[in-house]
Amino acid sequence: VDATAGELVDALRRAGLRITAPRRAVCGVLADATEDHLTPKEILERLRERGLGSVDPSTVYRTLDTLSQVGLVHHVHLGHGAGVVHLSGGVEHQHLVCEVCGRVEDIPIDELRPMLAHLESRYGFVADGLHFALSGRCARHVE
Amino acid sequence: VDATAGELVDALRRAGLRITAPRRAVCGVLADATEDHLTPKEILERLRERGLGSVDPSTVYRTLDTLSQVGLVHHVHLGHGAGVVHLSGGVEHQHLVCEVCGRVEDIPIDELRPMLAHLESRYGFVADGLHFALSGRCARHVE
DNA sequence: TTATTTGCAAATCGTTTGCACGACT
DNA sequence: AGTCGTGCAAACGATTTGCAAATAA
Repeated sequence: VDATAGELVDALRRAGLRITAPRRAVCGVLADATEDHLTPKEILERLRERGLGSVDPSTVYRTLDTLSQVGLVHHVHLGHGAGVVHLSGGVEHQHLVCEVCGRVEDIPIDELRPMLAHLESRYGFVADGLHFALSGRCARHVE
Repeated sequence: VDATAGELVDALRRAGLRITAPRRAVCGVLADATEDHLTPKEILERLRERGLGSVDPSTVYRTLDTLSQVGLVHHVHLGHGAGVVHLSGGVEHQHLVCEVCGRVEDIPIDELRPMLAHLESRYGFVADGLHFALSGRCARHVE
């Protein structure tokens, strides 16, 4: 969540991967982002803003994929649209997405512990609380 | 969940909508399906099996949309692939989708009540427990 | 050098849309 | 008759892929 571009790049290097300009660039964008959920499209835009418009969308996807495999980012679906990516390392959290306004609220995974424990003991199901968001209506948009 | 095609068609009529061959056909497929989650593609296949191959995909999407607006079906996302539809009317349930084998387990929404209540009191967030599934690993696929 | 990455273009998948024709009511 | 629904074809957004050229190691 507060990793520097350098730390990300180092992690890639440690994983035996090659350090290329596009990878540096994507790491830079992720590290510098103030929000913690970015779509590939948003990443592309920021690359363009930085004069790195030559990086291809497919390269961004591939880079995010790589970062994900190395465990540096998580891939999350907040709703119907594009997936988003966020840096790992903070407290694991679940996402509450308001289906009306689209606002995303992060809640610490601990709040869901009891339910997760229940699902596990009752159904043997271990939820990956991160990958899909919970959809519903936020306080401002309950009917 | 055990509605007959006729009941579905009647509900459409009651809603002031027109009864057409494609609509009858889709209702028939939904009513006759043994499983309770169908993708539009699966519906199309079954239409074809019934000699109704002339029904266009877009018509199926539009019909499902209509059924959804009338409240006869629910639209659910079980994972990355196509959305699925299922007849409303049974006990509301949440879906647990195994990200390894894809198996879907339905659990009564009541099992989640405490958590839903918690989210509501704590965040004012009213989850729509139906629209997105919980992803994770089923008993057979916990690492 | 040589295996890994890239850019590009094209393909894919699921879904939506514009439009003129056809058919419920 | 008049509106609503349909088929068709094309557009769509997000993502993936094949491949030859470029490049980090």
